[in-house]
Amino acid sequence: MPQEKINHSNASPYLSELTLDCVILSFHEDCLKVLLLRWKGTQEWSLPGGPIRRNEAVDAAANRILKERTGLDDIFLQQFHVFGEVERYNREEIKYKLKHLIDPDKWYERAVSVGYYALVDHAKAMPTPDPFTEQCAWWDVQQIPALLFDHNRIIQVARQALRTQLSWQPIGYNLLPEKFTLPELQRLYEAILGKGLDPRNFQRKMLSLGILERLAERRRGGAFKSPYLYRFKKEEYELKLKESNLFFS
Amino acid sequence: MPQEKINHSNASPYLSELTLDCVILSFHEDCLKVLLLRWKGTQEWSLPGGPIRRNEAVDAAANRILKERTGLDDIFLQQFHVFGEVERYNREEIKYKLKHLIDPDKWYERAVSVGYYALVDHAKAMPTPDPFTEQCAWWDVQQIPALLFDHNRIIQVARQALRTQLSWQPIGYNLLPEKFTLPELQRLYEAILGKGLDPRNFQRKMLSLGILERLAERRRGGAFKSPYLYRFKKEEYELKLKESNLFFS
DNA sequence: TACCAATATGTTATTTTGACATAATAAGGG
DNA sequence: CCCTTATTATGTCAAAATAACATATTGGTA
Repeated sequence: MPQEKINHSNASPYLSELTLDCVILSFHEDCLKVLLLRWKGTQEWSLPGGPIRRNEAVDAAANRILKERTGLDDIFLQQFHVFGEVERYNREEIKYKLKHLIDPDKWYERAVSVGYYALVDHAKAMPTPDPFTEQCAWWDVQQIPALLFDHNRIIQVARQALRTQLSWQPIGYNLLPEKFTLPELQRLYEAILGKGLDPRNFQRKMLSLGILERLAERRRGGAFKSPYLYRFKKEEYELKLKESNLFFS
Repeated sequence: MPQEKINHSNASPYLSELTLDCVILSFHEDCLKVLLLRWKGTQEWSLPGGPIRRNEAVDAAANRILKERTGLDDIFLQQFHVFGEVERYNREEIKYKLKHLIDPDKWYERAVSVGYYALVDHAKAMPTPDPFTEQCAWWDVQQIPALLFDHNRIIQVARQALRTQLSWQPIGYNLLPEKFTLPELQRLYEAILGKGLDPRNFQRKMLSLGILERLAERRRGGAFKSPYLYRFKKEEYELKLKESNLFFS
């Protein structure tokens, strides 16, 4: 979007009625983080997202935005909800807050948004602002400020969807570095679920999934007893993602 | 849509880039049925669906379509996927098949579709065609013909989503009449899952959910041993729908 | 070398699951 | 009226999964 102001007229190469928002999550210092953007000349933050090109699949647009904001490709990205209310947020308030950036005549008349969440490796992501923002940063999900649009709600729904997914699919492949320890994995699960887990039961359950491989290596350098490193067995992991629904024999 | 031909120009009171499709399911004679429409003057069938009004929430549009096609209100309706590919189907083939009904200049340039599935009581639904179709009928999901657009695929995705949901949420409230027998419920589950279940284990599991109430009444009239009637306990059922995610203590 | 803080691990009682077979009964036909 | 028949209702047991629980180990640090 090279224009100076946002333009969603029908001549635009972007769809004018449909946008998407990405809840990009990572895990760092035992906390779940979400990537937010600060709009130019303001203290207002929002989720990454934006318009979809007319010749671009919606999933492809989500991947493009993820790539633009983090530099990452080929990441776990999951459609989780369509936000389709007519008045999703206070339009006047937004116009006021962003009046130096948007042309009211060309602002969305109404936009439906497809929500995606992505799970990325904190160390590999390179937060990068977009043309309308001047800062791109990780925020602890526990400490998110009031965001623009309906983005606080979108994050809430994403986190609930993630918790639900966690209960019947493995998670962690993209959120953790290639090699990680079981306590790290456990803290990730605890951060997502928002509650503590028993390390003995957690280990038993995770190992019984058959998707983890224990390496000979241990993590050194941290104080105290050095933990084993593990790695996901990619094939078995993918398989679990696909099966993952059997409740009745 | 009172026009003679479909018109999706921008002056239209409908969104031009976003539509929805409804996979409306019912259960009859031990089979899962899906509601399909036959287009005027053709033998071509498709899912119910259509455009969204500019001043209408997407969920509201889904409810409206459900109401228009079945007469039913206040039904379980679940967003399950956004179909956002650029070329979702062979546009030329569709234009050819429906040339007497659509104006090629005003046909969608590109439309993203939100998929919903609904579960309705077969006996209560009144299948009703829309302005472009002349027949609305239930089809056995096992015997669906080649449909217009990408609707065969949409049904496949809906059924998978339903199976997944079934594995962690109760289902049946809207699919069955108020009073039903356990074998009926079991056959519903079998139809959705596509496999047989053990009646003893099924009964144990369903009753342990605490959402069923056994009535004093039994079903009479069918030959052979008369089964007990059950009813869902609405409050507990709704509660289960909401909780329904705990895999880790 | 003693201490500390995090890691690794095992047992048991309880609950849930899956596999399996038989008795009861309402309708219909002779 | 009784017998047949198709369907429903139900119980047991072994195996697996779960939840609750405590202690020994060890790498680094002081």
